[in-house]
Amino acid sequence: MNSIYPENKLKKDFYTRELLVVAKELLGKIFVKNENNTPIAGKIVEVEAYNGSVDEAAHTFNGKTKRNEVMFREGGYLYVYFTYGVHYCCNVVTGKRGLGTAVLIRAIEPIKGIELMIKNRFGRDLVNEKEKFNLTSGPGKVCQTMKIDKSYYGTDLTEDNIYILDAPKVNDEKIVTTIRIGIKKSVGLPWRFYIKDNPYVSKK
DNA sequence: ATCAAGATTACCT
DNA sequence: GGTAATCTTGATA
Repeated sequence: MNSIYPENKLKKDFYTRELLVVAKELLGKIFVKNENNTPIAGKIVEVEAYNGSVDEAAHTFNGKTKRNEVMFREGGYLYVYFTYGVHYCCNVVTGKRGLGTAVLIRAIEPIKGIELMIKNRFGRDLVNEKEKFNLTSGPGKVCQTMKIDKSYYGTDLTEDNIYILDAPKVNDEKIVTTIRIGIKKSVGLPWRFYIKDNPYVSKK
Protein backbone atom coordinates (compact mmCIF):
# COMPACT_ATOMS: atom_id res chain seq x y z
CA MET A 1 0.00 0.00 0.00
CA ASN A 2 1.40 3.34 -0.99
CA SER A 3 -0.71 5.50 1.23
CA ILE A 4 -0.51 5.76 4.98
CA TYR A 5 -3.35 4.80 7.35
CA PRO A 6 -6.00 5.25 4.62
CA GLU A 7 -8.62 3.62 6.85
CA ASN A 8 -8.60 6.78 8.99
CA LYS A 9 -9.30 9.09 6.08
CA LEU A 10 -11.86 11.81 6.82
CA LYS A 11 -15.08 11.26 4.90
CA LYS A 12 -17.40 13.57 3.02
CA ASP A 13 -19.59 14.30 6.03
CA PHE A 14 -16.67 15.83 7.93
CA TYR A 15 -16.24 18.52 5.28
CA THR A 16 -19.86 19.36 4.52
CA ARG A 17 -20.43 20.79 8.01
CA GLU A 18 -20.32 24.49 8.86
CA LEU A 19 -17.14 26.42 8.03
CA LEU A 20 -15.96 27.42 11.50
CA VAL A 21 -16.65 23.97 12.95
CA VAL A 22 -14.57 22.36 10.23
CA ALA A 23 -11.83 24.99 10.54
CA LYS A 24 -11.26 24.33 14.23
CA GLU A 25 -11.56 20.58 13.89
CA LEU A 26 -8.97 20.51 11.12
CA LEU A 27 -6.37 21.44 13.71
CA GLY A 28 -4.45 18.31 14.70
CA LYS A 29 -5.57 16.33 11.64
CA ILE A 30 -3.01 14.86 9.25
CA PHE A 31 -2.74 16.34 5.76
CA VAL A 32 -1.45 13.72 3.32
CA LYS A 33 -0.27 13.72 -0.27
CA ASN A 34 0.73 10.55 -2.09
CA GLU A 35 2.93 10.96 -5.09
CA ASN A 36 5.33 8.55 -6.77
CA ASN A 37 4.82 6.06 -3.94
CA THR A 38 6.24 8.55 -1.46
CA PRO A 39 3.71 9.81 1.05
CA ILE A 40 4.20 13.28 2.46
CA ALA A 41 2.26 14.13 5.60
CA GLY A 42 2.01 16.79 8.26
CA LYS A 43 -0.18 17.73 11.20
CA ILE A 44 -2.33 20.79 10.55
CA VAL A 45 -1.39 23.42 13.14
CA GLU A 46 -2.75 26.70 11.71
CA VAL A 47 -5.79 27.55 9.57
CA GLU A 48 -7.97 30.48 8.51
CA ALA A 49 -11.65 30.45 7.53
CA TYR A 50 -13.10 32.34 4.53
CA ASN A 51 -16.80 32.84 3.88
CA GLY A 52 -17.88 34.57 0.69
CA SER A 53 -21.38 35.45 1.86
CA VAL A 54 -20.25 37.81 4.64
CA ASP A 55 -16.49 38.17 4.26
CA GLU A 56 -14.99 40.66 1.83
CA ALA A 57 -11.59 39.00 2.04
CA ALA A 58 -12.92 35.72 0.66
CA HIS A 59 -12.23 35.00 -2.99
CA THR A 60 -15.91 34.11 -3.36
CA PHE A 61 -17.28 37.42 -2.06
CA ASN A 62 -18.08 38.80 -5.53
CA GLY A 63 -19.67 35.67 -6.92
CA LYS A 64 -18.60 32.71 -8.98
CA THR A 65 -15.72 32.97 -11.47
CA LYS A 66 -13.53 30.45 -13.21
CA ARG A 67 -10.90 30.87 -10.51
CA ASN A 68 -13.10 30.25 -7.48
CA GLU A 69 -15.59 27.78 -8.94
CA VAL A 70 -14.46 24.87 -6.76
CA MET A 71 -15.03 26.89 -3.61
CA PHE A 72 -18.75 26.93 -4.42
CA ARG A 73 -18.97 23.15 -4.49
CA GLU A 74 -19.97 21.18 -1.41
CA GLY A 75 -17.25 20.41 1.12
CA GLY A 76 -14.46 17.93 0.46
CA TYR A 77 -12.49 19.46 -2.41
CA LEU A 78 -9.13 21.24 -2.55
CA TYR A 79 -9.16 24.89 -3.67
CA VAL A 80 -5.69 25.91 -4.90
CA TYR A 81 -4.85 29.47 -5.95
CA PHE A 82 -1.75 31.27 -7.12
CA THR A 83 -0.79 34.62 -5.62
CA TYR A 84 1.78 37.39 -5.86
CA GLY A 85 3.12 35.71 -8.98
CA VAL A 86 5.07 33.44 -6.72
CA HIS A 87 3.14 31.17 -4.38
CA TYR A 88 0.37 28.61 -4.33
CA CYS A 89 -1.93 28.27 -1.36
CA CYS A 90 -4.39 25.47 -0.66
CA ASN A 91 -7.77 25.41 1.02
CA VAL A 92 -10.26 22.80 2.13
CA VAL A 93 -13.73 23.54 0.77
CA THR A 94 -16.44 23.20 3.42
CA GLY A 95 -20.18 23.30 3.87
CA LYS A 96 -23.06 22.87 1.47
CA ARG A 97 -22.93 23.49 -2.24
CA GLY A 98 -23.16 27.15 -3.25
CA LEU A 99 -21.88 28.72 -0.02
CA GLY A 100 -18.35 29.60 -1.12
CA THR A 101 -16.67 28.68 2.16
CA ALA A 102 -13.19 27.21 2.65
CA VAL A 103 -10.37 26.80 5.14
CA LEU A 104 -6.86 27.97 4.24
CA ILE A 105 -4.16 25.62 5.49
CA ARG A 106 -1.56 28.03 6.82
CA ALA A 107 0.91 25.72 8.53
CA ILE A 108 1.62 22.05 9.19
CA GLU A 109 4.08 20.14 11.33
CA PRO A 110 6.04 17.66 9.18
CA ILE A 111 5.36 14.03 10.10
CA LYS A 112 6.24 11.79 7.18
CA GLY A 113 8.35 12.15 4.06
CA ILE A 114 10.40 14.89 5.67
CA GLU A 115 13.43 14.27 3.47
CA LEU A 116 11.30 14.83 0.38
CA MET A 117 9.70 17.92 1.92
CA ILE A 118 13.14 19.43 2.50
CA LYS A 119 14.14 18.62 -1.06
CA ASN A 120 10.96 20.13 -2.50
CA ARG A 121 11.33 23.31 -0.52
CA PHE A 122 15.07 24.02 -0.46
CA GLY A 123 16.56 21.70 -3.08
CA ARG A 124 19.33 20.91 -0.60
CA ASP A 125 19.82 19.65 2.94
CA LEU A 126 18.96 21.77 5.96
CA VAL A 127 21.83 24.03 6.98
CA ASN A 128 20.84 24.13 10.64
CA GLU A 129 18.29 22.98 13.17
CA LYS A 130 16.45 26.28 13.08
CA GLU A 131 15.72 26.00 9.37
CA LYS A 132 13.51 23.01 10.09
CA PHE A 133 10.85 25.35 11.46
CA ASN A 134 10.92 27.36 8.26
CA LEU A 135 9.82 24.35 6.20
CA THR A 136 6.06 24.60 6.52
CA SER A 137 5.31 27.70 8.62
CA GLY A 138 3.10 29.53 6.11
CA PRO A 139 0.57 28.75 3.36
CA GLY A 140 3.00 29.22 0.47
CA LYS A 141 5.59 27.11 2.23
CA VAL A 142 3.11 24.28 2.79
CA CYS A 143 2.34 24.09 -0.91
CA GLN A 144 6.00 24.24 -1.85
CA THR A 145 7.04 21.42 0.49
CA MET A 146 4.13 19.26 -0.64
CA LYS A 147 4.52 20.24 -4.30
CA ILE A 148 0.93 21.35 -4.61
CA ASP A 149 0.25 23.55 -7.62
CA LYS A 150 -2.62 24.44 -9.93
CA SER A 151 -2.76 20.88 -11.27
CA TYR A 152 -4.30 19.87 -7.93
CA TYR A 153 -7.11 22.40 -8.24
CA GLY A 154 -10.36 20.68 -7.35
CA THR A 155 -8.81 17.48 -6.00
CA ASP A 156 -11.45 15.31 -4.32
CA LEU A 157 -10.24 14.78 -0.75
CA THR A 158 -12.20 11.56 -0.38
CA GLU A 159 -10.00 9.94 -3.01
CA ASP A 160 -6.41 8.71 -2.72
CA ASN A 161 -4.12 11.44 -4.05
CA ILE A 162 -4.55 14.11 -1.39
CA TYR A 163 -6.61 13.55 1.74
CA ILE A 164 -6.75 14.18 5.48
CA LEU A 165 -6.51 11.59 8.23
CA ASP A 166 -8.57 11.72 11.38
CA ALA A 167 -6.80 12.39 14.68
CA PRO A 168 -7.93 13.30 18.19
CA LYS A 169 -9.63 16.65 18.50
CA VAL A 170 -7.36 19.41 19.81
CA ASN A 171 -8.49 20.60 23.23
CA ASP A 172 -10.20 24.01 23.17
CA GLU A 173 -7.69 25.43 25.64
CA LYS A 174 -4.92 24.59 23.18
CA ILE A 175 -6.59 26.53 20.35
CA VAL A 176 -5.69 30.20 19.92
CA THR A 177 -8.16 32.39 18.00
CA THR A 178 -7.00 35.62 16.28
CA ILE A 179 -7.76 37.87 13.35
CA ARG A 180 -6.45 36.73 9.97
CA ILE A 181 -3.10 37.60 8.42
CA GLY A 182 -2.23 39.40 5.20
CA ILE A 183 -5.68 40.71 4.24
CA LYS A 184 -6.96 44.27 3.81
CA LYS A 185 -10.74 43.72 3.96
CA SER A 186 -12.93 42.30 6.71
CA VAL A 187 -9.82 42.47 8.88
CA GLY A 188 -11.64 42.17 12.20
CA LEU A 189 -13.12 38.70 11.83
CA PRO A 190 -11.60 36.28 14.41
CA TRP A 191 -11.25 33.44 11.97
CA ARG A 192 -7.63 32.36 12.35
CA PHE A 193 -7.03 29.34 14.56
CA TYR A 194 -3.78 27.73 15.61
CA ILE A 195 -2.39 25.25 18.11
CA LYS A 196 -0.87 27.06 21.06
CA ASP A 197 2.93 26.94 21.34
CA ASN A 198 3.41 24.90 18.18
CA PRO A 199 6.74 25.96 16.61
CA TYR A 200 5.45 25.62 13.05
CA VAL A 201 2.76 28.30 13.39
CA SER A 202 3.54 31.14 10.97
CA LYS A 203 3.23 34.11 13.35
CA LYS A 204 2.37 34.69 16.94
C1' DA B 1 -6.34 45.64 -24.60
C1' DT B 2 -4.90 47.33 -20.50
C1' DC B 3 -4.37 47.43 -15.66
C1' DA B 4 -4.24 46.96 -10.65
C1' DA B 5 -4.40 43.88 -6.84
C1' DG B 6 -3.13 40.09 -4.46
C1' DA B 7 -5.40 34.83 1.81
C1' DT B 8 3.27 35.52 0.60
C1' DT B 9 8.04 35.07 1.20
C1' DA B 10 12.91 36.25 1.33
C1' DC B 11 16.17 39.40 1.89
C1' DC B 12 17.70 43.97 3.03
C1' DT B 13 18.78 47.88 6.42
C1' DG C 1 10.44 47.50 9.55
C1' DG C 2 10.55 47.96 4.31
C1' DT C 3 10.23 46.13 -0.23
C1' DA C 4 11.17 43.44 -4.54
C1' DA C 5 9.85 39.42 -6.92
C1' DT C 6 6.54 37.84 -10.48
C1' DC C 7 2.12 36.49 -12.95
C1' DT C 8 -2.74 35.20 -12.97
C1' DT C 9 -7.15 36.82 -12.66
C1' DG C 10 -11.05 39.80 -12.94
C1' DA C 11 -12.65 44.33 -13.91
C1' DT C 12 -13.10 48.01 -16.99
C1' DA C 13 -12.98 49.96 -21.89
